[in-house]
Amino acid sequence: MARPREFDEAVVLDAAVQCFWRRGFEATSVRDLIETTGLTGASLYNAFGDKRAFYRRALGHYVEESIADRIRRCEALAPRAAVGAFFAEIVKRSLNDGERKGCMLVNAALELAPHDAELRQEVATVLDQIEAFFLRCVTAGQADGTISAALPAPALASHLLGVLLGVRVLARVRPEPAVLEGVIGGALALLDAGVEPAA
Amino acid sequence: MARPREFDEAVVLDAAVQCFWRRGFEATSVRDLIETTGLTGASLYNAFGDKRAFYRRALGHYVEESIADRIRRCEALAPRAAVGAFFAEIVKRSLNDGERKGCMLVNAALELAPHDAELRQEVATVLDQIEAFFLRCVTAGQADGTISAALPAPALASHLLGVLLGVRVLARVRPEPAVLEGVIGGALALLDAGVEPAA
DNA sequence: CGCATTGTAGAACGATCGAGCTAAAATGCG
DNA sequence: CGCATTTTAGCTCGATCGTTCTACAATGCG
Repeated sequence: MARPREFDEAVVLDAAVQCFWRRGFEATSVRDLIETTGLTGASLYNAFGDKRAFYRRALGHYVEESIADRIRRCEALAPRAAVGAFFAEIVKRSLNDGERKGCMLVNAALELAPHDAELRQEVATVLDQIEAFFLRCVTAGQADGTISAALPAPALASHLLGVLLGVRVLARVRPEPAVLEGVIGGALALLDAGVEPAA
Repeated sequence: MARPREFDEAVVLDAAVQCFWRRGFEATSVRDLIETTGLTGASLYNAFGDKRAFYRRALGHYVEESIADRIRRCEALAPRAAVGAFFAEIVKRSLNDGERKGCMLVNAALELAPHDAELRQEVATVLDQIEAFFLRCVTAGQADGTISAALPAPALASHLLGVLLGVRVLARVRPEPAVLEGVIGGALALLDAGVEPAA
């Protein structure tokens, strides 16, 4: 019917994620986005709406590519191993994060979610999904005896979510292996309390 | 020797903290600061330097008034009670935080610390002080038997710091008592593991 | 008092912000 | 081919950004 687009939406979103991830929403200008994505202002506004809508698209793209994908990969493992692998990947990513970008979702949770009800709902939904992943792991692990049942599964899942967020913050200020592993080690010790006392 | 100031520096810093705390650095304009503090642009720049320097002064003021003061108050208690009181106060503050301002230090850690080496150093120093407070509590508690010695004191202290940061993030998105207490409950269970088995 | 010094007042600066406009280019359909 | 529709290109807009300037007010010291 009309002129076709000259850009690949996924590529453009990847570039937008890099911008917003690195500098956040406020500190990223539309001109930054134009330069990094390669498309013009008119194309950007025509295809994605305004800056905020573009950010939401980029955040959704990040969540799907980074977080949801990680959950999918870890969910293939045994319950206790899934949690361990999840956090191991977080530590590895954080230590290799030379730009200290952290997690774009956590960044959004602090910069935008408090002032933007819609975005807060979207962030909360993703946090719910992460917590649900932890809950599935803990419940299954408690059932097969590989995870301690000293605490109720929902409390353990919330604790894991909290530790995850804490690590993501700490890594942007002090990305040192000892500290990050100390934080996570506590949570894992909680999962293993009373389990495998000599293994 | 010259004309005296018409403003109280502490009052002005309180007002600046409110601005920067609520909206962050980038989203706060110098005009916002002028309106809220009541002083003119010339006075602001004359007394504090540029916007970034003003932010650093405000953050320092916040840390002293809010964080350092809390540590001082909790440090008067017995080790295990000090940790409990610290987190109880965090939960209470988070649940009463209708504006979802969170913790200004955590906000700074995510918005500015990654890109600003000086500020990152200042934030890291404060995080160190918080961790040191936890470490003093844990060490003393392990010595008098009120805190579990299942994990080394430094690891427990790091874990507590991580949980604190996680709670501060989570509270800005989902400030629900059950979630926050679930996160913290895990950490406290770790302190109590094996201690007071029937008390 | 009068001079030096500092603070206050408010307009003004250039730069940059997000967003919109106009006109040209590229397609499918008739 | 030519009409309808969409994308692209780049200029432009008014608003706002952080910062500075000039003029004036208030003090201590001589």
